[in-house]
Amino acid sequence: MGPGGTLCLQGYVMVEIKQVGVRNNLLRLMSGECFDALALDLDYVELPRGMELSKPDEPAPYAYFPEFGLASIVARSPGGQHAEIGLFGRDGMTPTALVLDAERDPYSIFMQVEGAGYRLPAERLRAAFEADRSLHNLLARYTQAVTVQGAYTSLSNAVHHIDERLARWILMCHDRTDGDEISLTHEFLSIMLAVRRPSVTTALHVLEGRKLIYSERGVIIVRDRAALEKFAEDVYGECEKEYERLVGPLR
Amino acid sequence: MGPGGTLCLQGYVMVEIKQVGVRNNLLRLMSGECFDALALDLDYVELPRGMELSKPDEPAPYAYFPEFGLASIVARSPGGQHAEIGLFGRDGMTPTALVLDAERDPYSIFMQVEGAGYRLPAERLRAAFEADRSLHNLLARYTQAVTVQGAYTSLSNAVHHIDERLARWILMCHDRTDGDEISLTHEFLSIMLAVRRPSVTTALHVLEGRKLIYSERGVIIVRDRAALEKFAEDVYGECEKEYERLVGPLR
DNA sequence: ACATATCGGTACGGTATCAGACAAACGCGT
DNA sequence: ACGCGTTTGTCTGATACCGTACCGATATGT
Repeated sequence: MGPGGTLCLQGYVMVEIKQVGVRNNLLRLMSGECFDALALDLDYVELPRGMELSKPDEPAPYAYFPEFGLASIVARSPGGQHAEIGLFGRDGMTPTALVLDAERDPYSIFMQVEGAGYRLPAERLRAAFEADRSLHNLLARYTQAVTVQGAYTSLSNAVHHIDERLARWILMCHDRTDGDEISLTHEFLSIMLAVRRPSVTTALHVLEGRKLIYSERGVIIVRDRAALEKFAEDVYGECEKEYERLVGPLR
Repeated sequence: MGPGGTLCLQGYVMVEIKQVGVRNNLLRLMSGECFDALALDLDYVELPRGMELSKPDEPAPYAYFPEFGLASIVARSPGGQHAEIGLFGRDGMTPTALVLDAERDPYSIFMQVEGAGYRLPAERLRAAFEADRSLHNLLARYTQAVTVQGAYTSLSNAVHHIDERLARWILMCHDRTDGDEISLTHEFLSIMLAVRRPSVTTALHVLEGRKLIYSERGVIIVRDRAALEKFAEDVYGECEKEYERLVGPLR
């Protein structure tokens, strides 16, 4: 029997967790010894839509490493305005504030597409990377990747049109999920992009008219990924390159 | 003679650098031993307007800790669009990529308001924080502060009007400089805010009409800081709070 | 003082997006 | 099959901002 911790699903089943069977990039990329040490405290948990992985200005009790599903990082203004500044799934983890010795951050981080993943007590993770520089460096490089994602979101919010931003967003989701279907309402998308809901509807029509996607009630289906990338030329790609340089293959 | 390194100005004058005489927040906040060790390699250099402290996708040879002046962090899209994602002066340093084990980042970081500051070889800084966790943690918390600044810039770009964003930007400059005057052309501001140059002109007129600032050729003068903060209510303040929590007093 | 470059103010038409309302379509439970 | 809540499509008018152009005002150098 190789090394590995236990997996507790709904408190009943207990099986070994093997690093090779894991989908989360960060868990896969850490050293075997490091993984084995963490695995003792890793729990596999469901991550239903809307679940808050981290609340604004509160220290997160757990760190999460999604295996499936998508989480959004959203900033809010005092007056209640909000915008998504980042997005992650099995490519990432939360909270990066932990990595930066910040305890907490002002964002709301919640599941946007339901999934599941590994969780462990935040203090446990901190102890692990304080004892292992290579783990800390891996998480730090991921933190840089998220920061760069936020920077390009910022640029995009400032200068690009809604349909391009929507295309970028669909591509980012597609990178982090398995099939070509993404289940989301226009309402939800409008919050992510910080635009009106009807603006999402018309932007989706543009993409659909160009045969880049299919759009159905509650679902967006990627139809022609290459063409979608072409459409989003100026708005998609930079931070993905940066992720691949810093962490590893994204898809 | 107390501890401290040497200061080389234009290669002629050599004097001791004392931590208590330093303005840069990060240099002041690190431990005395840590400062003394770094001081051996710190050079005081002029930072003229336009000087690039870090070029996109190139490892920066030096780390800079400004004492005076302001630097901008700007992201560019492949098509040449650009937007400022952050701003620092004596409150910060560059490059934060170093702190995150990333070697380089995709931003252009350059002086916007001329000044001066301390510089030391990037590798020297890396060695220092690898040997001293408290230094690493300080720089990491600053990195978090910069990231949060970028996040709120992103939110702001998405949802706020130009005059509010301009007010925010003036406040951020004011926080980081000494008097009430900020020397900048409309052209330059338009690049920072990612808007047309005439939009800056009219936005300045709005702020001037409300008696929040004076605007003259090449200069903006803060006239009523409190009222300016009031005007920028929803757009200014969050990331400043975060900086003060993570690092220390900003002004 | 004059030429020259830079900077700032203004104007015009065009358009992306907003705010709000309403109606059609869909899907689920009974 | 029916009813109802959710989701999506569409409309109308308003507006913030854009692209571009042009001209006046201010600095700079000789």
